[in-house]
Amino acid sequence: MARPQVFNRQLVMGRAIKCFWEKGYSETSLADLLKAMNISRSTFYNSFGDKRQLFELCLLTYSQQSQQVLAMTLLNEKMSTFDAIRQFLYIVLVAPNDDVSALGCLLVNSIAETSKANDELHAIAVELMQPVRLGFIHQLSRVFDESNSKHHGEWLFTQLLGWRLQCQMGLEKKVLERQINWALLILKSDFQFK
Amino acid sequence: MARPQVFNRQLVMGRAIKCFWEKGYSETSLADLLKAMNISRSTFYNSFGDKRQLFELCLLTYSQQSQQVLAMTLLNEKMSTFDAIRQFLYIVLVAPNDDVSALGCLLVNSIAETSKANDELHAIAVELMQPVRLGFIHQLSRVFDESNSKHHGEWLFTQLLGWRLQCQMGLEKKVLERQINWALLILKSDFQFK
DNA sequence: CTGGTTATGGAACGATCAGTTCAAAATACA
DNA sequence: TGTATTTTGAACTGATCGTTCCATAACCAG
Repeated sequence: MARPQVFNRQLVMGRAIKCFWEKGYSETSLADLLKAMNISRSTFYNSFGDKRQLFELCLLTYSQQSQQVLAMTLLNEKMSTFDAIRQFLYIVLVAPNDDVSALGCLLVNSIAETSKANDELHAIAVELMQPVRLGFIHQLSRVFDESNSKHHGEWLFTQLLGWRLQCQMGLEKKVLERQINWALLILKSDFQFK
Repeated sequence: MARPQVFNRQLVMGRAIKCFWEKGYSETSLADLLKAMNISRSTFYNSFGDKRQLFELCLLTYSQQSQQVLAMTLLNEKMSTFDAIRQFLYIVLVAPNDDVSALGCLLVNSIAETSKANDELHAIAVELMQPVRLGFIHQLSRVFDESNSKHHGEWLFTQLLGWRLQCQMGLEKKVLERQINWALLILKSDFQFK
C-alpha cells in the first residue's frame, strides 16, 4: 500500500483561497502559496496540477461555499422576499468583520483583475457569479412579474458589486446598512404600487 | 544645449495608460510597455523613473482627464441637478463603445486589483476617486439638504462602481440605461416628497 | 566645425518566476 | 523485516521579471 496523504485537502485549499483572495491571481507567487498551504513543491504539483488549475479550483470552491448562503436566502421561499434579500446582503456584506470585508469578493476581484478580451479566467469568474444574479431574480419573481423581476434583480446585482467595492474602499458599515435599507425600501414601495 | 526629447510625452503616456488599463498593473510587463510606448529601455527609465512611478503617473493623468468630465457635469450648475448627473453617467458609462466599456475604469480596476492591507497603490487609487464621490454630493446639494445629499451621493457612487463592473461583465447598454433612468427616477421622486 | 550635453539602443545584471526531475524518506501491507 | 508505493525536499531548468550601465548617436550653442 501507498503512503497516505498527510495534509487535509480542504484545509489547504482554504489557505490557497485566502492567498488569492488577498493578493489576486498574478500577484500570488508559487512561493506564497507553498508557504501558506504548508506543502512541498512536489506535493503541490502532484495534487493540484499547476497554479492556474489551482486557481480555477479555488474559484469553484469559493463559489460553491457561496451557494450555501444562496440556498439559505435568495433561494429560500420560507420567508418574505424582502427578508430573504435583506438576510443575503447582511450575511455577505454586513456580517463579516472589517478585515474580511476589505478583501471584497474573490470572484468580483478576479473579474476586475482579468480582462474580458484576452483571459479565460474572466469568463469563468463571470459565469460563477451568475447564480447570485439569478438568485435575486428568482426571489423577486415571487412578488414581481417576469419583466420587473429581471429588471430589479439585475439592479440589485449592480448594487451588490458596488457595495463589494465600497467595502474594499473602507465604507463604514453604518452607511452600508443605510444604503441597503434604502434600496430595499425602494423595491418594497415599487411592490406596493404594482 | 542638449538634444531635445524626440517622443511626444503625452502620446506615449496615453499608450502606457491603455496598457495598464487593459491588463492591470502587475500583468503589464516592461516589455509590454516599451512595445506600446515605442521607446527604448533607457528612455523609459530616464523619463519615467520606473514601472511603479509610471503607473502612479498614469493613475494621476487618467484621473485628471476625468476631472474635465466632472467639470462639465457634476460640478456644473448651469443645468438641472438631474440632467447633470444623467449627463455624467451617460458620458462615463453609456457613450463609450463596447470595447472601451469592457475595460471598466482604470481607477476602479486598480482598487480591486490591489489590496487595502498592504499596497500603497490602493490608497492612491481610492484617493483619486474621491472627486467623483464628492461631485455627486456637490451636485445633489443643490436640491437636497446636507444629510440627504451625502446619503444619495454615496449611493450613486456605489451604483457607479457597480455599473463599471457590470460593463466589464458585458451588461447590455439597454439594460444599463434602464437602470440609470430608474436610479434617477428614484432620486427625483425623493426630491418631490421632500 | 567643435565641445558639451542629453537621448538612445542594446547588452547585461541579479532576482524571481512557474514548473521539472530525482533520489531519499515515509508509510502500509505482507 | 522486507517490499511496494507515494510523499517529500532540494537542486535545477529555462524563461521572464524589473533595472542598471555604457558606448554611441543626435542635437544645439559657440
